[in-house]
Amino acid sequence: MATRSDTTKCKLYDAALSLIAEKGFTGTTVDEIVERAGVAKGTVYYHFAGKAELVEALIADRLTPLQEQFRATLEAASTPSVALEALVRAELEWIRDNRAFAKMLVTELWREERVWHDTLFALRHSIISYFERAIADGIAAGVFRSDIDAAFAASALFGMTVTSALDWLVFSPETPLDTVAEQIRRLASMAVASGTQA
Amino acid sequence: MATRSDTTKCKLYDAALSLIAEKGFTGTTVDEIVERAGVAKGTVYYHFAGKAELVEALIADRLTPLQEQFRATLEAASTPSVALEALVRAELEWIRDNRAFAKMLVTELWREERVWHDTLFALRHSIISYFERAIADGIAAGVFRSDIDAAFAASALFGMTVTSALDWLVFSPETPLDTVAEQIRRLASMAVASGTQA
Amino acid sequence: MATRSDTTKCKLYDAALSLIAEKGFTGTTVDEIVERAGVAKGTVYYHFAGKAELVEALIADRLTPLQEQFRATLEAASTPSVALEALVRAELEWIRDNRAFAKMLVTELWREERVWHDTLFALRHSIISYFERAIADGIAAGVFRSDIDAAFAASALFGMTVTSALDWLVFSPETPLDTVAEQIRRLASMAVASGTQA
Amino acid sequence: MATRSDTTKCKLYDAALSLIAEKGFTGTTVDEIVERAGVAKGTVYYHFAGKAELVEALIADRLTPLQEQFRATLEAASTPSVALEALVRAELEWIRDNRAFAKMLVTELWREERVWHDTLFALRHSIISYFERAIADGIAAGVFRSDIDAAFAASALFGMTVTSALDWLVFSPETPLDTVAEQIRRLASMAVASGTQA
DNA sequence: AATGAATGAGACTTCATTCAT
DNA sequence: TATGAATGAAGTCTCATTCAT
Repeated sequence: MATRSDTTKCKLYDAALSLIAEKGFTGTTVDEIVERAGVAKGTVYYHFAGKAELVEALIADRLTPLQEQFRATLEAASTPSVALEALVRAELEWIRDNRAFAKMLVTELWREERVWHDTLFALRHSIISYFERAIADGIAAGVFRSDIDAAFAASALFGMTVTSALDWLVFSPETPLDTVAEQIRRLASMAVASGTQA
Repeated sequence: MATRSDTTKCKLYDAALSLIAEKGFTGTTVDEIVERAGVAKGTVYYHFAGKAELVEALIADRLTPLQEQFRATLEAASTPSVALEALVRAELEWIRDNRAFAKMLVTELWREERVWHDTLFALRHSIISYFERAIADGIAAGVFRSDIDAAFAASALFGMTVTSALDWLVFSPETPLDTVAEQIRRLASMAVASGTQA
Repeated sequence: MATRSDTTKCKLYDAALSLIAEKGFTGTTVDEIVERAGVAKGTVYYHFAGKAELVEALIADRLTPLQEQFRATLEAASTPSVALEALVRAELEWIRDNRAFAKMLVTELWREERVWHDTLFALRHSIISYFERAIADGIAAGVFRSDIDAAFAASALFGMTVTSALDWLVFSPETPLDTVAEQIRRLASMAVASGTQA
Repeated sequence: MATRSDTTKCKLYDAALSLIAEKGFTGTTVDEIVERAGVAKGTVYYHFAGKAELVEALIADRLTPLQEQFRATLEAASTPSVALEALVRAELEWIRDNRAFAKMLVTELWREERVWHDTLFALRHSIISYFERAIADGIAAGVFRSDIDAAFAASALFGMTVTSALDWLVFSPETPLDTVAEQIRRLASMAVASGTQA
């Protein structure tokens, strides 16, 4: 019985993801993908309509566990502050463990002509909405300042975390995750905390 | 004095930049560039080693005014808080006016095989260092909290501003720059402000 | 068993060889080769790394029968004198039947940047070594003069035969091979014959 | 006053010759020639109709001293045997001192499509005719065997000497010219000597 | 379910030549 | 006499996709 990671599709996903992280979508050829996956070229076109659709499916495939991780994180949190901190931490951990995916997210997100552009944006929106919920909750509870827009702040915090995480992984991967998380926590939690004035 | 060579190069820079803004680097062909520039195809290869080197030169060419803008912004600011706010605003304005460039910065920054990778990284580092200086000044002056790392915070704020700016331009370009700047200012200035505790 | 791949390669070899015979390597385009072979352009690049590698493979492909011809010629000869004469004749026949190849051998042999340079040199060395063996045998048997260097003489005789053969084919192709062979035989066999003094 | 070697044409000749010897006619670009010559690209087209005509003129320029050398060699020789030996030696010396030219002679001689093909062939014929004269003289004098064709033998000896010389310069340049000349002399003089039978 | 040879549109690049200065 | 920017035809090569097996 074939385990999930042995299936042809999954081998193609892994190969495509690691290659696209290294060289980008356009920079990665179908030849390279099938070679790394250890299958023949036609196999891609047997399973998918094309290269772009393979990536689209790959994104969808990796999306569910990510969503679940964020959902669970948000549910487990007792307060908006704790939630925000936990979400940042969850994002950092996810980026650390799915660096290839994260890199792809950042570098391919703004390529509007891509077939899977919508899928990628939906993923991003989904993640941001968890941040937004925590921030909105905090504002409603009076612990976060009310003069910020929850959606804007969520997007900003998400972007800050992603870029910081990539910097971290590229320039100082030896720094423990805790240190990075703490730095972001200080910046982020203060940014939204109420009872202060700019 | 503008030589004929300089004129031609500039026409190629303008054509390439506007096209790359529309379609990305890989999506733009040399044929399109020379057609828009009104020169022959061989002209690109007379002046540059190839398409990538044209873009590299383009980046270098447009880099100086950008650096100057940030330098002047930092110098004109009376206090670290004002400086930080002005830098954010300068970054937003630059992204608005050089959207093609900004998009390229984000999408090509992590593509290590590109010939202009180093140039792009130097540009990014240069911009971030202005943020870092303002933050370090603020920490030294006691107006910014001392438990954050200036370099880390600079990179985080830069990333936050870039992603917010791209979101803005893509999803709600009708929002005035002032509104965006104000939102980021609130988040950013509070994040680093001293006299508060997370 | 001829696979589809082998068939295609052979069509490309035939097309390339006949064209290069007419117009030389640089003068022959990939477009012409694929047109004559009746395949699509991409097929060349599916089977070979490039135009030069196609020719390299072509050389290697046609090399074995040539080597075999020389080997058999040498083995069939009863004495060193007969062997030398037979080798000259074999070389002439081969040049007559593979004029394209022979021309390429002479014109591309000293072009060190070509990818097939090594293959071509190996071919030349292989042919010359047959001459060398016959001459060395003759010297050992006392029928060839002992004051000549077998390797040097082999290379000289080979060169003499090639240049004579090309002259023949270009300037007086109507001359029968026998006449040419007899002229060279007279020059060559006397040159190495013992019992005389310069 | 400009010496002969300082003239623009001569600088172009030297540059072109050394480059063509390295990389062949087609492999050498006009850009490379003018760079090595230290002049601008347009200069070539000011002095010559094109790249091929530059080479044609270069051949003609180097032809006269070569012809003179052979003429003097032949005139100075007292007997046909001495003449033949001296001609071989003259050819070796010339190849040693004009290696680039010699290489070009061998590699470009059979490219029939070249504009200067005729010029090159005339040069070759001119050299061979000196050999032919010496051999014909020897046959008439009864010192060379009468069953060989003087023209054929001349061409064969010339080819043998050229290929031996290139082998020598490429594979064992440390061998003194005298040793090479002596080996060829033994082969050549015996080949044509009368009073022997194949 | 999978293969891999074949395709061909379209990309990048080369380079001999022209010409205004 | 000399320059060098500009040209564009023609070349080599890439690669997503197709399809007979």
